[in-house]
Amino acid sequence: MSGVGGDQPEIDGPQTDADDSSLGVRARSRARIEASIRKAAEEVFAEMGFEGASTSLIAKRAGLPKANLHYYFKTKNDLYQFVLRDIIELWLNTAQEIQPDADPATALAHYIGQKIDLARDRPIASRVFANEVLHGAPRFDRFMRQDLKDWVERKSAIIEEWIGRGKIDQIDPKHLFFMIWSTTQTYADFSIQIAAVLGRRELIESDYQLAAKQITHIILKGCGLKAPDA
Amino acid sequence: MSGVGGDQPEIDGPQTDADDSSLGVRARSRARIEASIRKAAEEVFAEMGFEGASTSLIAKRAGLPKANLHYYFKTKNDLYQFVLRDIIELWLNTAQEIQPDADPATALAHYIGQKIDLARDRPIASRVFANEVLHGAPRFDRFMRQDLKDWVERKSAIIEEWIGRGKIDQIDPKHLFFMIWSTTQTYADFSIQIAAVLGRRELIESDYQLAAKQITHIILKGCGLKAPDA
DNA sequence: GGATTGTTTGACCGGAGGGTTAAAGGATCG
DNA sequence: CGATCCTTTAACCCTCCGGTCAAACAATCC
Repeated sequence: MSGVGGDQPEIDGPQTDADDSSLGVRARSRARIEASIRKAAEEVFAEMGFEGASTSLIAKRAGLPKANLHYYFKTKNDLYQFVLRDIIELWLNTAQEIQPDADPATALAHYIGQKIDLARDRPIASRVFANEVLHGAPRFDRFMRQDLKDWVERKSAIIEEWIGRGKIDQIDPKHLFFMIWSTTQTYADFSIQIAAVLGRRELIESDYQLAAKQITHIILKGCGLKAPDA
Repeated sequence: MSGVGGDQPEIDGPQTDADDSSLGVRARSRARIEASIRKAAEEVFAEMGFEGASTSLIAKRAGLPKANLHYYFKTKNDLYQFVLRDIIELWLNTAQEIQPDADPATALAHYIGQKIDLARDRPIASRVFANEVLHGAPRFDRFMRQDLKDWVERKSAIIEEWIGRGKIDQIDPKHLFFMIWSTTQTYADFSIQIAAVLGRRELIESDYQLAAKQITHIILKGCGLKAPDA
């Protein structure tokens, strides 16, 4: 039906994002269309929120009639979930360097850098996520109460271990994550505000660089760490 | 018309919030009704965003028919501006302790504490603000490009002065403000996420206390400051 | 008290939005 | 080629929404 409900196995094969070859004409066109819908939907959801987004506007931006969009995604909610799933991936695939035997300063600096990169490269995805959480995460509960909670607990345990070994000040790891998330994502979610204060129309590369540098500096120093060699 | 357009002088008198006496029956009831509308509107705007909010739901929550709400506020946009104005006040009235001859550690600690208090006491207002900025601040530009920018420049100049006198590390003041804003407001805007990760239904007093303590600790230490005596 | 002005409310309007239908147009496979 | 399945699209339906209206009601002023 919707091609996304997950109840029928997707065509398998190499999982790289641009594997057009070795698929039939239809599968190929479906993949292209779904991608363009996703892009349009992400933009519109980010700009107007779930309620404000209209499927007809998404369809128009994706370059197809509304009825056709509803052929690929039965409901606006289905489409929204599809967009969210992608964004959740981004989230959970960060902080891989935070490992028990890593150097805390290096690992945290890397994580902060990664998060700032995301804010710069995928601000729209970040805004859809922020919007969802801001409005009470009604379509999102399981992710936060399970996947994300587990993620934080795993990573926090590592930081506790660092603390136990005296490699880092005694801080609360969870609140440290809240701090890193907020300081970095603010450059995506509230970039309009930051740009306005900086007197720009939009943020430029050096803004992100300075942000990453200063956030890293303050958080590392604040946790009793020295800047990594890199 | 709307009683809020500002084109007719409000009844003057003491400006405390609860000055019901010494007003006619009408002015008193108008004040009460506007307050209840504001509260309802703030909630609904925070929950659903501007587009998602319906005037009939706001009216219902305020306990009056929709047509009556439209008697007090001609359009949804008018009502929204009314709500936003209140929230902007909150913003600009913070950080009064950041003054040239104040002790940086004390002043920053106080500011952070004040911001966390706001996150705890007025999370709904904070969310309306966040939502507006998140969606490009279409109804908000002047505030950010003028009032807020000026505010930041004034406060940043003070911090520059601190730096010049060697009272604090050489950091970028504006990005320091972005850091303080984001770390504190995240406890209002994304409290659902934080609560979920902490395994709670909602944040409790000790969460805010720990947050304030740790944010203050990390930022002060990160800026080369010692915790204030207080 | 009577005129005037401010307030309340149910009914109404035009428009937009999410979603459906049905019929036509292509691809695929035997 | 013909049957089957997938895809496209205009037209349609129903609900909800922001906003208006007009008539009733209440406070205020002379």
